[in-house]
Amino acid sequence: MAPRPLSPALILETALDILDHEGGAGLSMRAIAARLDVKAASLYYHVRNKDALLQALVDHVAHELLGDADLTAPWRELLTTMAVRLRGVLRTHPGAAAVVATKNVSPEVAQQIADRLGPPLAASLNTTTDRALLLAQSLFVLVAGLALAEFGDVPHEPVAPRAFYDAWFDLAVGTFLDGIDPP
Amino acid sequence: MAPRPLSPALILETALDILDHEGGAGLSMRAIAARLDVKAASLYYHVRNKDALLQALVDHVAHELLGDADLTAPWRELLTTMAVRLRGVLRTHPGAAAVVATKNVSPEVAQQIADRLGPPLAASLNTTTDRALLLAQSLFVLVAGLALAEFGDVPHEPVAPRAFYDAWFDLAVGTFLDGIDPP
DNA sequence: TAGGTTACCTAACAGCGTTAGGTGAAGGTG
DNA sequence: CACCTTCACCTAACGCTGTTAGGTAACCTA
Repeated sequence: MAPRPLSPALILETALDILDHEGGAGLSMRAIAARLDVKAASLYYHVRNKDALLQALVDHVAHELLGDADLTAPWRELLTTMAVRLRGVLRTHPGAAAVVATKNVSPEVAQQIADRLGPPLAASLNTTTDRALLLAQSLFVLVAGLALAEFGDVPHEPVAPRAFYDAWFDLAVGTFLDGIDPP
Repeated sequence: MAPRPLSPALILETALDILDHEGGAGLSMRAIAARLDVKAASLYYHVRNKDALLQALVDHVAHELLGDADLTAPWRELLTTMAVRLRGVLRTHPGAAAVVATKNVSPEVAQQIADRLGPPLAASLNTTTDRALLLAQSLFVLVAGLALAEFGDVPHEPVAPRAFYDAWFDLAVGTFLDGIDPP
C-alpha cells in the first residue's frame, strides 16, 4: 500500500485527525509525522512551522463555515445556520476549538468572508456592512467561547450533560439574535 | 534585601507578572523560578504542577471579578459593570486572556460566584437563578472571546486600533443585553 | 543534643519545535 | 549514456519545556 505523498493538505488533514482523537495536547509535529510514517523534520519541507500549520487549520475551518450557505436567506436564519454550523464543526473537532478561539483568522480569509457575507447580511439587516460584519463576528466569538467552555481542554469529559450545553447554546445565541432585532 | 519567602500566592503573582510582560509563551516554570531567584524544581514544593497553577490563576481572576460589585444594582448596570471589569482585567493581563478563556473556573469558585450573584440577578431579571446565571456566563464568554480576538496571542500588536475593539465591545455587549430585555 | 520537618538544591528524564546538513531517487540536458 | 540539478526525505543535534528523584542544609521540638 503506497502511502499518499506528503503535502500541506495531507499534513493539515492529519493534524485535524489527531486533534479529534488525542486533543490539543497530543498534537505535536512528531505525532503528525509518525502517523504519516515520516520523520518530524520532513514536515518542514511542506509547512513553514507549527504556527503556520495551526493558522492554516483555523482558516480551513473558517472557510468551510461559509461553505454553501444560502447568503440570501433572512439574516436571522442565516446567522443561526452559521452559528449551528460552527458549533457542529467544533464539536466534531473538539481539540480545534481552543485553536480556533485563540488564533484570529488570517486577514485574507477574513476579507474573503467579509466580501461574501457582508453585503447580503447588511441588506437583510438594513444596516451598514461594517455593523453587520461586526455583529456576525460577535456571534462567532460567542459560539466559539461556548464551545471552549464545553470542551476547553480535551481529553476532558464535560462537567455537565450535553443537554445543558445545548440549552445554553440556544439561550445565548437566541438572546444575542434578539438583541439585534427583538422578535 | 531579603526576598519574600516562596509561597503559592507569590508564585501566582509572579506568573501573572510574567504573563503581563512576556505573554503566555514566556510563562514557563523556569521563568517563574528565575524571577524569584530560585530553581524550577523548588516551585513544585508549593504548587502541584503548572496546570494547577494556571487553574489557580483563572480562579483568582474570577474571584476578583465579583469583588466589591454592588449586587443589588439593576441587572443591566450589574452585568455591564462586570463585563467592563472583566475586560479591564484581561487588558492588564493580556496573556491571561487565553488561559481564562480556555480553562473553566473550578467548580468551587463557580459555585461561590453563583451563590452570590444568582439570587440578586435573578430577582432583578425577574427569572430563575438558573437562567440568570446562564445569561451572565454567556456574557462572560462573549467578553472573554472578544478579548481573545483582540490580543489572542501576545506579544502581538492588535491588527486594528483600540478604538475599533472598544466599539466592538460596546456593540457586542450592548446587543446581548438588549437581547435579554429590549430597551 | 537528637530527630524530624521544612524548604530548598542538583541532576536527570522524556518530550517539544526547529535547523543544518546529508542522501538517494527522479528527471531534464549535453 | 553520463552528468547535473532538484526534490523529498533522512539523521543528528540544539535549546527549550514540565516534571521527578534524591540530597542537604537550616530550623523547630523533645
